[in-house]
Amino acid sequence: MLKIILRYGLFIALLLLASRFLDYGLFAKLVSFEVYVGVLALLFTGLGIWMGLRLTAPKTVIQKVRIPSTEQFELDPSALDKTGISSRELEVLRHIAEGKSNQEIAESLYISLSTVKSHVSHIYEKLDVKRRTQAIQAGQEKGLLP
Amino acid sequence: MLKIILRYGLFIALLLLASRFLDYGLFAKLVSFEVYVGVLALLFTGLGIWMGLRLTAPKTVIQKVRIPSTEQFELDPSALDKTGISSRELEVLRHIAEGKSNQEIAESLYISLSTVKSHVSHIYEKLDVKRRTQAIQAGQEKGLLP
DNA sequence: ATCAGCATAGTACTAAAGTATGATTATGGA
DNA sequence: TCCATAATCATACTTTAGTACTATGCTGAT
Repeated sequence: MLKIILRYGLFIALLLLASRFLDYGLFAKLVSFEVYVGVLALLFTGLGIWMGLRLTAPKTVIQKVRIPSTEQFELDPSALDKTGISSRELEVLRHIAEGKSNQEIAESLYISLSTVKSHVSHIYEKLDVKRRTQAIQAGQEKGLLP
Repeated sequence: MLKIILRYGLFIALLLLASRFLDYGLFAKLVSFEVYVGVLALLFTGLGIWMGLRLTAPKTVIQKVRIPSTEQFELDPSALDKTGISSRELEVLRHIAEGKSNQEIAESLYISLSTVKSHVSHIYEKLDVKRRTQAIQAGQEKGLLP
Protein backbone atom coordinates (compact mmCIF):
# COMPACT_ATOMS: atom_id res chain seq x y z
CA MET A 1 0.00 0.00 0.00
CA LEU A 2 2.63 2.50 1.07
CA LYS A 3 4.88 1.23 -1.67
CA ILE A 4 2.26 2.09 -4.24
CA ILE A 5 1.95 5.63 -2.90
CA LEU A 6 5.70 6.11 -2.88
CA ARG A 7 6.00 4.75 -6.40
CA TYR A 8 3.23 7.02 -7.51
CA GLY A 9 4.94 10.03 -5.91
CA LEU A 10 8.14 9.13 -7.69
CA PHE A 11 6.24 8.80 -10.93
CA ILE A 12 4.72 12.26 -10.55
CA ALA A 13 8.11 13.72 -9.72
CA LEU A 14 9.56 12.12 -12.82
CA LEU A 15 6.73 13.46 -14.91
CA LEU A 16 7.29 16.95 -13.54
CA LEU A 17 10.96 16.66 -14.29
CA ALA A 18 10.13 15.48 -17.77
CA SER A 19 7.77 18.35 -18.21
CA ARG A 20 10.66 20.70 -17.53
CA PHE A 21 12.50 19.42 -20.57
CA LEU A 22 9.58 18.51 -22.73
CA ASP A 23 7.46 21.40 -21.62
CA TYR A 24 4.67 23.10 -23.39
CA GLY A 25 7.03 25.29 -25.31
CA LEU A 26 7.95 22.38 -27.57
CA PHE A 27 4.37 21.53 -28.38
CA ALA A 28 3.12 25.07 -28.63
CA LYS A 29 3.43 25.08 -32.38
CA LEU A 30 1.81 21.68 -32.78
CA VAL A 31 -1.17 21.81 -30.44
CA SER A 32 -3.09 24.43 -28.54
CA PHE A 33 -2.71 24.86 -24.80
CA GLU A 34 -6.19 23.45 -24.28
CA VAL A 35 -5.34 20.24 -26.06
CA TYR A 36 -2.15 19.96 -24.07
CA VAL A 37 -4.11 20.30 -20.82
CA GLY A 38 -6.71 17.86 -22.13
CA VAL A 39 -4.11 15.23 -22.91
CA LEU A 40 -2.56 15.76 -19.50
CA ALA A 41 -5.99 15.46 -17.91
CA LEU A 42 -6.76 12.18 -19.66
CA LEU A 43 -3.34 10.83 -18.81
CA PHE A 44 -3.69 11.55 -15.15
CA THR A 45 -7.28 10.42 -15.07
CA GLY A 46 -6.20 7.06 -16.42
CA LEU A 47 -3.48 6.97 -13.81
CA GLY A 48 -6.05 7.81 -11.17
CA ILE A 49 -8.33 5.02 -12.28
CA TRP A 50 -5.47 2.59 -12.18
CA MET A 51 -4.47 3.84 -8.73
CA GLY A 52 -8.00 3.74 -7.47
CA LEU A 53 -8.35 0.14 -8.54
CA ARG A 54 -5.00 -0.70 -7.00
CA LEU A 55 -5.88 0.97 -3.72
CA THR A 56 -9.29 -0.64 -3.46
CA ALA A 57 -8.05 -4.07 -4.49
CA PRO A 58 -7.34 -5.09 -0.87
CA LYS A 59 -10.99 -4.42 -0.01
CA THR A 60 -12.05 -6.93 -2.58
CA VAL A 61 -9.72 -9.47 -1.08
CA ILE A 62 -11.20 -8.91 2.36
CA GLN A 63 -14.68 -9.48 1.00
CA LYS A 64 -13.59 -12.56 -0.84
CA VAL A 65 -12.33 -13.93 2.43
CA ARG A 66 -15.49 -13.06 4.29
CA ILE A 67 -17.89 -14.79 1.98
CA PRO A 68 -16.78 -18.38 2.36
CA SER A 69 -16.24 -18.26 6.11
CA THR A 70 -19.57 -16.64 7.05
CA GLU A 71 -18.25 -16.22 10.57
CA GLN A 72 -16.52 -18.96 12.48
CA PHE A 73 -18.64 -21.79 13.72
CA GLU A 74 -18.33 -22.77 17.33
CA LEU A 75 -20.00 -25.84 18.74
CA ASP A 76 -22.89 -25.33 21.12
CA PRO A 77 -21.64 -27.22 24.22
CA SER A 78 -25.14 -27.77 25.58
CA ALA A 79 -26.11 -29.50 22.35
CA LEU A 80 -23.88 -32.44 23.19
CA ASP A 81 -25.61 -32.99 26.52
CA LYS A 82 -29.06 -32.48 25.06
CA THR A 83 -28.57 -35.00 22.31
CA GLY A 84 -26.22 -37.34 24.14
CA ILE A 85 -23.85 -37.32 21.18
CA SER A 86 -20.39 -38.54 22.19
CA SER A 87 -17.18 -36.95 20.98
CA ARG A 88 -16.45 -39.78 18.59
CA GLU A 89 -19.96 -39.65 17.23
CA LEU A 90 -19.62 -35.91 16.68
CA GLU A 91 -16.47 -36.58 14.75
CA VAL A 92 -18.27 -39.05 12.53
CA LEU A 93 -21.17 -36.65 12.10
CA ARG A 94 -18.79 -33.98 10.86
CA HIS A 95 -17.38 -36.34 8.28
CA ILE A 96 -20.91 -37.19 7.20
CA ALA A 97 -21.65 -33.51 6.71
CA GLU A 98 -18.55 -33.25 4.55
CA GLY A 99 -20.14 -35.69 2.16
CA LYS A 100 -17.96 -38.66 2.90
CA SER A 101 -19.07 -42.27 2.55
CA ASN A 102 -18.90 -44.62 5.53
CA GLN A 103 -15.90 -46.30 3.96
CA GLU A 104 -14.10 -42.98 3.58
CA ILE A 105 -14.89 -42.05 7.17
CA ALA A 106 -13.51 -45.37 8.32
CA GLU A 107 -10.27 -44.69 6.47
CA SER A 108 -10.06 -41.14 7.80
CA LEU A 109 -10.47 -42.25 11.40
CA TYR A 110 -8.48 -45.49 11.06
CA ILE A 111 -11.38 -47.63 12.22
CA SER A 112 -13.38 -50.35 10.49
CA LEU A 113 -16.49 -49.87 8.39
CA SER A 114 -18.50 -51.75 11.03
CA THR A 115 -17.50 -49.26 13.67
CA VAL A 116 -18.49 -46.35 11.50
CA LYS A 117 -21.86 -47.95 10.82
CA SER A 118 -22.26 -48.51 14.52
CA HIS A 119 -21.51 -44.87 15.29
CA VAL A 120 -23.77 -43.72 12.51
CA SER A 121 -26.67 -45.79 13.80
CA HIS A 122 -26.20 -44.36 17.28
CA ILE A 123 -26.13 -40.86 15.85
CA TYR A 124 -29.43 -41.52 14.09
CA GLU A 125 -31.01 -42.75 17.30
CA LYS A 126 -29.79 -39.76 19.27
CA LEU A 127 -30.83 -37.24 16.67
CA ASP A 128 -34.03 -39.13 15.97
CA VAL A 129 -33.49 -39.36 12.23
CA LYS A 130 -33.38 -42.12 9.66
CA ARG A 131 -30.90 -40.95 7.04
CA ARG A 132 -27.58 -39.17 6.89
CA THR A 133 -29.07 -36.25 5.01
CA GLN A 134 -31.49 -35.76 7.89
CA ALA A 135 -28.65 -36.08 10.35
CA ILE A 136 -26.88 -33.19 8.66
CA GLN A 137 -30.02 -31.07 8.97
CA ALA A 138 -30.61 -32.03 12.58
CA GLY A 139 -26.96 -31.46 13.44
CA GLN A 140 -27.09 -27.95 12.04
CA GLU A 141 -30.32 -27.11 13.80
CA LYS A 142 -29.05 -28.37 17.13
CA GLY A 143 -25.78 -26.47 16.91
CA LEU A 144 -23.57 -29.48 16.37
CA LEU A 145 -22.55 -28.50 12.86
CA PRO A 146 -21.86 -25.19 11.11
CA MET B 1 -22.53 3.66 -16.76
CA LEU B 2 -22.81 5.59 -20.02
CA LYS B 3 -24.26 8.51 -18.09
CA ILE B 4 -21.16 8.67 -15.95
CA ILE B 5 -18.94 8.74 -19.02
CA LEU B 6 -21.03 11.48 -20.63
CA ARG B 7 -21.02 13.52 -17.46
CA TYR B 8 -17.30 13.11 -17.22
CA GLY B 9 -16.82 14.26 -20.80
CA LEU B 10 -18.91 17.32 -20.10
CA PHE B 11 -16.88 17.99 -16.99
CA ILE B 12 -13.63 17.86 -18.95
CA ALA B 13 -15.02 20.15 -21.61
CA LEU B 14 -16.04 22.65 -18.93
CA LEU B 15 -12.61 22.46 -17.37
CA LEU B 16 -10.97 23.11 -20.70
CA LEU B 17 -13.24 26.08 -21.25
CA ALA B 18 -12.42 27.34 -17.80
CA SER B 19 -8.74 26.94 -18.49
CA ARG B 20 -9.13 29.31 -21.40
CA PHE B 21 -10.22 32.09 -19.06
CA LEU B 22 -8.27 31.10 -16.01
CA ASP B 23 -5.31 29.88 -17.93
CA TYR B 24 -1.76 29.65 -16.89
CA GLY B 25 -1.10 33.25 -17.67
CA LEU B 26 -2.92 34.35 -14.56
CA PHE B 27 -0.94 32.07 -12.30
CA ALA B 28 2.38 32.54 -13.96
CA LYS B 29 3.47 35.15 -11.44
CA LEU B 30 2.27 33.09 -8.49
CA VAL B 31 3.47 29.59 -9.26
CA SER B 32 5.85 27.87 -11.66
CA PHE B 33 4.65 25.89 -14.62
CA GLU B 34 5.72 22.70 -12.94
CA VAL B 35 3.53 23.40 -9.95
CA TYR B 36 0.63 24.22 -12.23
CA VAL B 37 1.01 20.91 -14.01
CA GLY B 38 1.41 19.15 -10.68
CA VAL B 39 -1.80 20.61 -9.35
CA LEU B 40 -3.58 19.65 -12.56
CA ALA B 41 -2.15 16.16 -12.28
CA LEU B 42 -3.34 15.73 -8.71
CA LEU B 43 -6.75 17.13 -9.60
CA PHE B 44 -7.27 14.73 -12.45
CA THR B 45 -5.81 11.86 -10.56
CA GLY B 46 -8.38 12.45 -7.85
CA LEU B 47 -11.03 12.59 -10.52
CA GLY B 48 -9.73 9.34 -11.93
CA ILE B 49 -9.86 7.64 -8.58
CA TRP B 50 -13.41 8.83 -8.05
CA MET B 51 -14.34 7.62 -11.53
CA GLY B 52 -12.62 4.31 -11.06
CA LEU B 53 -14.55 3.74 -7.86
CA ARG B 54 -17.78 4.76 -9.53
CA LEU B 55 -17.23 2.43 -12.43
CA THR B 56 -16.36 -0.51 -10.25
CA ALA B 57 -19.10 0.24 -7.73
CA PRO B 58 -21.47 -2.40 -9.17
CA LYS B 59 -19.01 -5.09 -8.06
CA THR B 60 -19.28 -3.91 -4.50
CA VAL B 61 -23.05 -3.95 -4.72
CA ILE B 62 -23.08 -7.58 -5.80
CA GLN B 63 -20.93 -8.48 -2.86
CA LYS B 64 -23.11 -6.50 -0.49
CA VAL B 65 -26.08 -8.45 -1.71
CA ARG B 66 -24.38 -11.74 -1.14
CA ILE B 67 -23.42 -11.11 2.46
CA PRO B 68 -26.90 -10.64 3.97
CA SER B 69 -27.98 -13.77 2.14
CA THR B 70 -26.74 -15.58 5.22
CA GLU B 71 -29.90 -14.53 6.99
CA GLN B 72 -32.55 -14.64 4.32
CA PHE B 73 -31.63 -16.96 1.51
CA GLU B 74 -32.30 -15.98 -2.03
CA LEU B 75 -31.22 -18.09 -4.95
CA ASP B 76 -28.23 -16.85 -6.88
CA PRO B 77 -29.65 -16.65 -10.44
CA SER B 78 -26.22 -16.93 -12.03
CA ALA B 79 -25.67 -20.20 -10.20
CA LEU B 80 -28.31 -21.88 -12.34
CA ASP B 81 -26.56 -20.85 -15.54
CA LYS B 82 -23.14 -21.72 -14.22
CA THR B 83 -24.11 -25.20 -13.14
CA GLY B 84 -26.74 -25.84 -15.80
CA ILE B 85 -29.19 -27.03 -13.15
CA SER B 86 -32.76 -26.98 -14.48
CA SER B 87 -35.74 -25.83 -12.46
CA ARG B 88 -36.99 -29.34 -11.86
CA GLU B 89 -33.56 -30.48 -10.83
CA LEU B 90 -33.34 -27.61 -8.38
CA GLU B 91 -36.64 -28.72 -6.91
CA VAL B 92 -35.30 -32.22 -6.43
CA LEU B 93 -32.10 -30.87 -4.95
CA ARG B 94 -34.10 -28.94 -2.38
CA HIS B 95 -35.94 -32.08 -1.36
CA ILE B 96 -32.64 -33.90 -1.05
CA ALA B 97 -31.37 -31.16 1.25
CA GLU B 98 -34.48 -31.63 3.36
CA GLY B 99 -33.34 -35.16 4.03
CA LYS B 100 -35.93 -36.96 1.94
CA SER B 101 -35.37 -40.32 0.27
CA ASN B 102 -35.80 -40.69 -3.46
CA GLN B 103 -39.08 -42.48 -2.88
CA GLU B 104 -40.37 -39.64 -0.72
CA ILE B 105 -39.32 -37.08 -3.30
CA ALA B 106 -41.15 -39.07 -5.97
CA GLU B 107 -44.32 -38.97 -3.88
CA SER B 108 -43.94 -35.28 -3.13
CA LEU B 109 -43.56 -34.37 -6.78
CA TYR B 110 -46.02 -36.97 -8.13
CA ILE B 111 -43.42 -38.57 -10.36
CA SER B 112 -41.92 -42.03 -10.44
CA LEU B 113 -38.87 -43.20 -8.55
CA SER B 114 -37.06 -43.67 -11.86
CA THR B 115 -37.58 -40.06 -12.74
CA VAL B 116 -36.26 -38.91 -9.41
CA LYS B 117 -33.19 -41.07 -9.84
CA SER B 118 -32.73 -39.66 -13.30
CA HIS B 119 -32.91 -36.10 -12.00
CA VAL B 120 -30.59 -36.93 -9.13
CA SER B 121 -27.98 -38.40 -11.46
CA HIS B 122 -28.10 -35.31 -13.63
CA ILE B 123 -27.69 -33.13 -10.56
CA TYR B 124 -24.61 -35.09 -9.56
CA GLU B 125 -23.12 -34.68 -13.00
CA LYS B 126 -23.78 -30.97 -13.07
CA LEU B 127 -22.47 -30.36 -9.57
CA ASP B 128 -19.61 -32.80 -10.14
CA VAL B 129 -20.32 -34.88 -7.04
CA LYS B 130 -20.95 -38.55 -6.29
CA ARG B 131 -23.35 -38.58 -3.33
CA ARG B 132 -26.37 -36.68 -2.13
CA THR B 133 -24.53 -35.40 0.92
CA GLN B 134 -21.94 -33.87 -1.37
CA ALA B 135 -24.69 -32.42 -3.52
CA ILE B 136 -26.06 -30.60 -0.49
CA GLN B 137 -22.66 -29.14 0.22
CA ALA B 138 -22.05 -28.13 -3.38
CA GLY B 139 -25.54 -26.66 -3.66
CA GLN B 140 -24.91 -24.46 -0.64
CA GLU B 141 -21.52 -23.34 -1.87
CA LYS B 142 -22.81 -22.47 -5.29
CA GLY B 143 -25.77 -20.47 -3.98
CA LEU B 144 -28.45 -22.96 -4.98
CA LEU B 145 -29.43 -23.82 -1.42
CA PRO B 146 -29.63 -21.86 1.82
C1' DA C 1 -38.05 -27.87 -39.64
C1' DT C 2 -34.64 -29.72 -37.15
C1' DC C 3 -32.22 -30.23 -33.01
C1' DA C 4 -30.73 -29.64 -28.24
C1' DG C 5 -32.38 -29.93 -23.82
C1' DC C 6 -35.93 -31.02 -20.30
C1' DA C 7 -39.07 -34.03 -18.02
C1' DT C 8 -40.71 -38.23 -17.83
C1' DA C 9 -40.24 -43.46 -17.28
C1' DG C 10 -38.37 -48.08 -17.51
C1' DT C 11 -35.04 -52.14 -16.69
C1' DA C 12 -31.09 -54.20 -14.78
C1' DC C 13 -27.44 -54.03 -12.22
C1' DT C 14 -23.80 -52.64 -8.46
C1' DA C 15 -22.59 -50.18 -4.48
C1' DA C 16 -23.69 -48.03 -0.31
C1' DA C 17 -26.37 -47.34 3.57
C1' DG C 18 -28.89 -48.87 7.28
C1' DT C 19 -30.63 -52.60 10.82
C1' DA C 20 -30.08 -56.15 14.15
C1' DT C 21 -27.48 -58.61 17.16
C1' DG C 22 -23.60 -59.99 19.70
C1' DA C 23 -19.00 -59.44 21.61
C1' DT C 24 -14.62 -57.34 23.62
C1' DT C 25 -11.99 -53.77 25.89
C1' DA C 26 -11.40 -49.57 28.37
C1' DT C 27 -12.88 -46.01 31.53
C1' DG C 28 -15.13 -42.80 34.60
C1' DG C 29 -18.30 -42.42 38.33
C1' DA C 30 -21.55 -44.31 42.17
C1' DT D 1 -15.32 -52.57 43.02
C1' DC D 2 -18.97 -52.76 39.89
C1' DC D 3 -21.68 -50.98 36.34
C1' DA D 4 -23.02 -48.07 32.57
C1' DT D 5 -21.28 -46.33 28.60
C1' DA D 6 -18.10 -45.45 24.86
C1' DA D 7 -15.46 -47.35 21.36
C1' DT D 8 -14.26 -50.95 18.82
C1' DC D 9 -15.31 -54.97 15.47
C1' DA D 10 -17.98 -58.73 13.17
C1' DT D 11 -21.65 -61.12 10.50
C1' DA D 12 -25.89 -61.35 8.20
C1' DC D 13 -29.44 -59.22 6.25
C1' DT D 14 -32.68 -55.57 3.98
C1' DT D 15 -33.34 -51.30 1.91
C1' DT D 16 -31.77 -47.23 -0.61
C1' DA D 17 -28.88 -45.09 -3.55
C1' DG D 18 -26.51 -44.73 -7.56
C1' DT D 19 -25.10 -46.14 -12.57
C1' DA D 20 -25.98 -47.15 -17.21
C1' DC D 21 -28.41 -47.62 -20.54
C1' DT D 22 -32.86 -46.77 -23.60
C1' DA D 23 -36.96 -44.32 -24.90
C1' DT D 24 -40.77 -40.90 -25.64
C1' DG D 25 -43.18 -36.51 -25.80
C1' DC D 26 -42.56 -31.61 -25.52
C1' DT D 27 -40.58 -26.97 -26.17
C1' DG D 28 -37.73 -23.25 -27.64
C1' DA D 29 -34.14 -21.66 -30.48
C1' DT D 30 -31.59 -21.71 -35.01
